[in-house]
Amino acid sequence: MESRSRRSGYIPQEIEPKWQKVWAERGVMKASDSSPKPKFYDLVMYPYPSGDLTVGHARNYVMGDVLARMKRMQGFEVLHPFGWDAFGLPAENAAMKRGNLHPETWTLGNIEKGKRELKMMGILYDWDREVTSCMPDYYKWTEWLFLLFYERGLAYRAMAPVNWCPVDKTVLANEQVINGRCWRHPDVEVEKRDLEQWFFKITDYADRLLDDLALLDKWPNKVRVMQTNWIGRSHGAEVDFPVVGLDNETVRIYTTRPDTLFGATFMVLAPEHPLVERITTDEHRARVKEYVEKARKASEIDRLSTEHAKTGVATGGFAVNPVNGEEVPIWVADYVLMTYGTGAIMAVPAHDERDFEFAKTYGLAIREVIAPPDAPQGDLREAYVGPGVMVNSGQFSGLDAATGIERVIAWLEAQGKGKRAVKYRLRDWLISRQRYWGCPIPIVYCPTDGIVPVPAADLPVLLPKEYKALSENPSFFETTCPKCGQVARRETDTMDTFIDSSWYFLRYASPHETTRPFDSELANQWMPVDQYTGGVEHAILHLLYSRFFTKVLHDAGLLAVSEPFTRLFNQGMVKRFGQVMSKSLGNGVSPDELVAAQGADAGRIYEMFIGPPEEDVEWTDAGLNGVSRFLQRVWRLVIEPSTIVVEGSGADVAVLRRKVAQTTGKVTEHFDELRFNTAVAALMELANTMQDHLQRGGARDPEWDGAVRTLIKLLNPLAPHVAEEMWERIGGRGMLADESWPVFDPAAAAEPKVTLVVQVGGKLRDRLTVDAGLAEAAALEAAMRSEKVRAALNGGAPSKIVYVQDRLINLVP
RNA sequence: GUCGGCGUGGCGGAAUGGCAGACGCGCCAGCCUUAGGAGCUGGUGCCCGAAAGGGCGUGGAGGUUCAAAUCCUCUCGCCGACACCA
Repeated sequence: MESRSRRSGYIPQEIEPKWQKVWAERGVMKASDSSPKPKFYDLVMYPYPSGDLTVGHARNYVMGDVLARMKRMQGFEVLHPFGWDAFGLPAENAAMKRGNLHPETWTLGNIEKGKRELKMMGILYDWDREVTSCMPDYYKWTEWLFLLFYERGLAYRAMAPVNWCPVDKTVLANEQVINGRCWRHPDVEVEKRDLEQWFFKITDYADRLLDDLALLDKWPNKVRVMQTNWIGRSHGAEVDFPVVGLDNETVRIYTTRPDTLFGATFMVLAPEHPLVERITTDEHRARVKEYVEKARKASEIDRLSTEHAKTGVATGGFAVNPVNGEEVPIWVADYVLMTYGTGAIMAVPAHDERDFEFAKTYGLAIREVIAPPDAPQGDLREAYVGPGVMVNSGQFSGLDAATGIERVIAWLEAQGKGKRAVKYRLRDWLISRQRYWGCPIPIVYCPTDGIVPVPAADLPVLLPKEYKALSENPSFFETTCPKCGQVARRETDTMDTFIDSSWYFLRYASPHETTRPFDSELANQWMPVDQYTGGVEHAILHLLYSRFFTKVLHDAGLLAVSEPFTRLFNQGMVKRFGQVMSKSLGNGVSPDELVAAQGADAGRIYEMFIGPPEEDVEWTDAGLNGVSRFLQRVWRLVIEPSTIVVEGSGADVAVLRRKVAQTTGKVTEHFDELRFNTAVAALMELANTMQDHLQRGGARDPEWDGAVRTLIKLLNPLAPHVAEEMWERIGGRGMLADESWPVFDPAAAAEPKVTLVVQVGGKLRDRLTVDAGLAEAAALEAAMRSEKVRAALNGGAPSKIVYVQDRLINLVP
């Protein structure tokens, strides 16, 4: 990055602060709640205020700003708000590193810094609507929403295995466990403990979250696939296997392949399965106990190791296969998870890879019950999981496996031995965090009344000013029961910060509302978000949770929409020297550096031109110089046309007029499709044409001024400071931001002459300049006049002619 | 392992069935300049050729089509997500 004097009069450092001040004073991006215009809600994911804003992070904010500025000029009432995901761990880390620094001080300081940097990039927001999730006027309503979920039966308390640091004697959030070790004690392994935790019942919404993905046709397919996989709905059956020797005791399993029931040669229980103890026989008890204890203690380190060989142990117990009465041994193995399905499986080694591996390891029976279409049965070298015909399956033998699934389920249901079942990979959302810097959970534990929600009128439960674990702060947790007035204890866990971010986009509709989280009427007016821009790292968590919240609020009658984000876009990251730009890595370019060197406008255009918006891109100073040159050139064209040498004559106003119209169409379309890189390219082409026009002596053409005005307007969303300045200098009235966006005129853009490509047998042989809209017969005649074409045809006549008007004619010999 | 995505000049990339390489960077030549990391003009996919011209060309191999970077099949390479979910 360097700074140097310019020959032209374009000095961004002088004009940029000037216009930023004007926009702020005139409230250019203020959204009106009572506008007759159509609305456009343009949202970028609100960031964590890390104090590390680089021009890399600014890229998606520039995208949002470009769209907001164009939509505004197009006559939309644009809502373009900003806020801060201000609760969270890094604030506590920073506070801890810096001794006496309070997380709030650090957070609010970073917010001020970030705001200044966004403003100096020329990015406009309606700052009157700013939300900050760590402020009581915001988190009061996060607490309120918790109570709403609680009332609706969607918040519950349950035992859950959590991460426990034996040195700190505290629970750790998943994010605080690094490679199975405590983040503060890299030599201490985290233990598993069962503790009471709060959950949100997102699984109640699994079907709707999955099915409604089909409505999100303007979301990247990738994100929809990821959410589909995350929810992981599967269809199958639960089947009861009576335990031999234990009256009325059955092991219930879940399977997606009821058609392979006859191939079940053993069963496997998860180590945590409640029946393990009763099923285990005395002679196996010691070994089972040892295995179960080892499995339960298995640290994250072991869990993370991929491809570890399957282990397990026999219980000595047997169960009866309900379809054929066969007795099969029951094993315990940690490859079966207590948290999915019923925590128990029937093992069909012939047709399941995991069961196959286990059977091979322990020498268990393998029986084929699905015959592959064109392959012989016999010694299986691996599990066969493909389609086929049922064999060795009693009355079901001969059925196609797909049909068999349905028939077996019907039979099980008729016999009362099983039933159809749907399972999900999605688990309920554990929202308790043992952290100070988060939103308090508004619950009181009373010795008499048990779990008592804090009455809405008593909200917010304020986070104490003193930075100290809530569970060690009696002035916080000592309270009285809202019901009976007895001494009681407050919940000392705080909420996962993903809850804060699951509804912030609704708060923007009525950020100063004091009686409820948001004004439903205003929320309904602005929602859904028309364009949501943010990183793909939130493809699952934030976006799934926000969809969940929206559906709950819809069901509660507070919100008309049931999906929050109409169109989603995931921008790529900006790298420098091969790594993602960041202050801590030392490869970041700060907005201050950028503005001092080439100006915010050059930086903005560069970030849009650097590559496709969804791709990761590499920042280079040379590339930045290129767009800086482009702006210098535009400046000279508009402000100092006399500095451009006139070398000739023959400027064609028709060419200029068409180019202006074509560029208007391209830029508008590309902005709408967020294809900023090609929009910039189109503007560069227009500038090139205009420069050519000047050099041919066209400066006094009546078309020239119109071309200049259109160029400035089309450039405005990308480089608003220089655009405003040029607009003012050419005598434009008022602010450019208040001007209307140029309208595409297809007739004006139409070329009267086109290049017709002539192919012979699909190979390019000549190019002809012809009138647009030429009929096939005339085109053929013109093509046949070409010597090159005649030579390629070898004097013969074409046997077939393919004519695409205004594009090509293909003569097939 | 499963699922998804991507492979185009020296580089970033354009073109989504119809002129491959728009636009920019870099590079080469020239002009201008006291000077150039400024500006302007022209050139710049590869190969053969002095040129005219010709041939080849979108990771590789096949296929569909009058026509393929684009659609299909296989394959190689890179990247991402989930990773024992029965």
